[in-house]
Amino acid sequence: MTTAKRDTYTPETLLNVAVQVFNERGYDGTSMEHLSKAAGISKSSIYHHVAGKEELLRRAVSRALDGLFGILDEEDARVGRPVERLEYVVRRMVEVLIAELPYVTLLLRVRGNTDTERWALERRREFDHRVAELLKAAAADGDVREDIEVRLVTRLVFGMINSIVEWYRPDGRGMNEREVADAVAQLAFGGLRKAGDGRG
Amino acid sequence: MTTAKRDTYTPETLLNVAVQVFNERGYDGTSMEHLSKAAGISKSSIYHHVAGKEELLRRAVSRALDGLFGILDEEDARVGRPVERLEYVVRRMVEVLIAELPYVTLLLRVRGNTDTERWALERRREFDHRVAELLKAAAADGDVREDIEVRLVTRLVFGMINSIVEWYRPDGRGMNEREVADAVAQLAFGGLRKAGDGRG
DNA sequence: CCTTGTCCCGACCGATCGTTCGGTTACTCT
DNA sequence: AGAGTAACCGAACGATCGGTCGGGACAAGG
Repeated sequence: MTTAKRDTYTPETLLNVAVQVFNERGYDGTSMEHLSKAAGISKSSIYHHVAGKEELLRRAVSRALDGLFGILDEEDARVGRPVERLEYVVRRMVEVLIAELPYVTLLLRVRGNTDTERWALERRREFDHRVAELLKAAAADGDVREDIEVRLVTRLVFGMINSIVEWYRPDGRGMNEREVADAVAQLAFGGLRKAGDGRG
Repeated sequence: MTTAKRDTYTPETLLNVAVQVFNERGYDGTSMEHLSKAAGISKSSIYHHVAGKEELLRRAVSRALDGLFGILDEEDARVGRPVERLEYVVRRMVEVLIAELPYVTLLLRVRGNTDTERWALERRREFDHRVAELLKAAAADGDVREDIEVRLVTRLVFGMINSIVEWYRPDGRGMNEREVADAVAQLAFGGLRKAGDGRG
């Protein structure tokens, strides 16, 4: 049977190790030698599981993008007043970002040197655009302040959310996903709302 | 005379080119060959002006750090109510970040693979800490909301400011430094202030 | 037992890495 | 004109890069 498996590496478990090293040293700064040391197997053995270095990157950013785009398919992100859909998306972005922290971290650091990286950047722009449209709709309803450009506000809020990957560490006694999401929503919408009570 | 100069490269003009390439390809993703092509001189000629690749990085992040720490020495950042000093620092951070855009961009992307990078990370943490203390003092005065942890708010606001390097481009008909600084201050403090009018 | 296929390894590939070196050009100063 | 030197170059260095190759260890199925 092919279903019986040993405790050896699979493409997925290997990916976990690779993504961690990528985030520590940067993708370009990580050699296959680094990966083999971290995984505890020889360099050539890695190629038994994956096609190469770039495939590991592609698998990682795909996972991050799937998580983010999945938010837009959820019901609360599709129906209701734009401003409420927007707040839901913001909160879910924080949750997904934390749930898939190493993968999203890697996605947000991609530069565009290879085809895989350029594809990842394009999909990121697409996601940003979808959220920006939501904000624009909320502005058209008069539910968010309009004295700052929609484009600019989107970028700043995205910057706030995405910065989470730079400091959040899931070490036992830390904030959970919900608490961070609440804080982000309160800070963002407390400043965003035209006349609000500071509560989401 | 040594003051008479030709139109050849100096360590500074070479730095301009190098920082631009570093930001496009990433520091690790940039080879000396890339730099020589971008600068229009041979690879070996670069070593006539600078000691090596890492010195270019050190010069770049030093310039960024000097700009940021310089803010804390300005009078408006040293005297007055903490909340007002904080807002001044936030505005000036945006201005410095834009004025020294490529250098700060590079600083914010440093990973920690070399001694120079680790030194840069340490100085960044020091700067963040200084600003966090300012926020803490403003919170002690009751001038900013206290329902969110000071540490968390600091990180989120830093994330918002630092994200500017990811999208701001000084192409002619864009926003100027002041406009961006206003927007950031309004968005941040509109959410930060306990009972404000949304105006800095 | 022997085959089959998974998993892994050391050795090695050509290419590229950051850096060094000896030497040439071209400008400045006397 | 001649000396001095800043700026530059091609060629090459050892090291490391991502990736390949042939084969060995080991478990499962016959």
